Amino acid sequence: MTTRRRRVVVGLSGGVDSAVAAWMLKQQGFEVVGVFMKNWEDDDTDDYCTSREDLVDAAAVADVLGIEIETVNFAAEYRERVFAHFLREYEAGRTPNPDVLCNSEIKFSAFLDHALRLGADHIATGHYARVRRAPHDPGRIELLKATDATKDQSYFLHRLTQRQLAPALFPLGEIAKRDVRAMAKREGIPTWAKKDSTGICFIGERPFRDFLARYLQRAPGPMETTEGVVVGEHQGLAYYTLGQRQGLHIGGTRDGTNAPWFVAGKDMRRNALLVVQGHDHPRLYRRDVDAIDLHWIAGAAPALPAEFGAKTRYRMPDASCRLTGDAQGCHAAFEAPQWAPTPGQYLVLYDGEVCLGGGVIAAVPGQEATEDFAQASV
RNA sequence: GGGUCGUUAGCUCAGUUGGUAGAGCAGCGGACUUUUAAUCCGUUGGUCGCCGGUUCAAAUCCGGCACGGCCUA
Repeated sequence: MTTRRRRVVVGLSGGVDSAVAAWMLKQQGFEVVGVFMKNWEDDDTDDYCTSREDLVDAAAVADVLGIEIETVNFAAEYRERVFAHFLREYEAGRTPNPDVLCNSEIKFSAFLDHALRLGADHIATGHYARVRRAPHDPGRIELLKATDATKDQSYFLHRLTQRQLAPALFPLGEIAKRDVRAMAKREGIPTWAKKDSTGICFIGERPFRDFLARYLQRAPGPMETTEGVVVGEHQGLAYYTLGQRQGLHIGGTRDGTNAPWFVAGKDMRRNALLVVQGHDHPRLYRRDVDAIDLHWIAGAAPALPAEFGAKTRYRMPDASCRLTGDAQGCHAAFEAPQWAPTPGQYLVLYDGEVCLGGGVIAAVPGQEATEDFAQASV
């Protein structure tokens, strides 16, 4: 029997990262197959739809690398498993992070299954993250931060399971972004200078409030200060997130300072948006954060209480906290107050370089009602 | 009715001894960023309430009118 080369199916997005990941795997001797995913088709006629040119780019990359490429469409799965949840969360006044679910439900689920059907031994993406066998438990896979701390995307992968991580390869995990571009240029990969994609995965960047307004009804109401003074009108609580500054349209007020205004809370019952003045207003900080719907990459919760690093939003620096709790939920007591932790966002926990998992930030005390607000003595 | 203060960019205000206006916020654009934000950089706005007078020259001085706030018969 001849041992066939190990086959890896790479998600080719049309960007630089996945292209270089594919190139590296080919260099390492894998049989590489590229798959381009199209998971959003609500507005194919819009200007915002970059899917078409991304596919063209992905095909060009495959051509240069000399690999096969096929296209798959998981738009139905995306809508059911990611977007529906996304809208439900916004309707409830929370701020979801669809890309976390996009990984656990699409890239490492629908896409993974598809790859396995193609006979893949592995799947790979252009994520900046690392996986390894646990040093003292080789049967377990650990997710680690990327070496390039400025690009680390482990936050988005924290909901993956052992089964999902086992076949995963992240070739870029130990490479700096600038080196990725340098390699791409050297190898003649046509997208070497293409701007990094941002915005919601597969949907892209767009005027966010307008986008939401296509799915969520406007529901105007008052913007109030902590004293209950109305200083403006909001378009619907769903359109705002805690810590938001832009789009409030609050200019100078008679008794205010010259500082900008920020969203500090939502009162769903009264349909009122609570706003405070000044980036460092004490009402924007929270030392304690509760999270529910926990997921642990190891498959089980670590021994608690324990000291961990945690992020309350993507790209925030790790902040040390003491974690307590059980299977239902956890409580993070931070050493230093965190700025605008927001319900719906993920609390992702780290033990040094190891991403342990995380949970969804639950309602934050003092951010739901004016009464609580006035009485809170922070 | 009398007195008084005020009326300057979308909002809140600053404008020195008269020489054709500024700051913060908002807005807009960009950078950063595979969520949402934040942050950083840049930037558009004004016939200075209206009419008339003094002056070489008025947002700034004088008079009148309009509107608003306060005080008082």
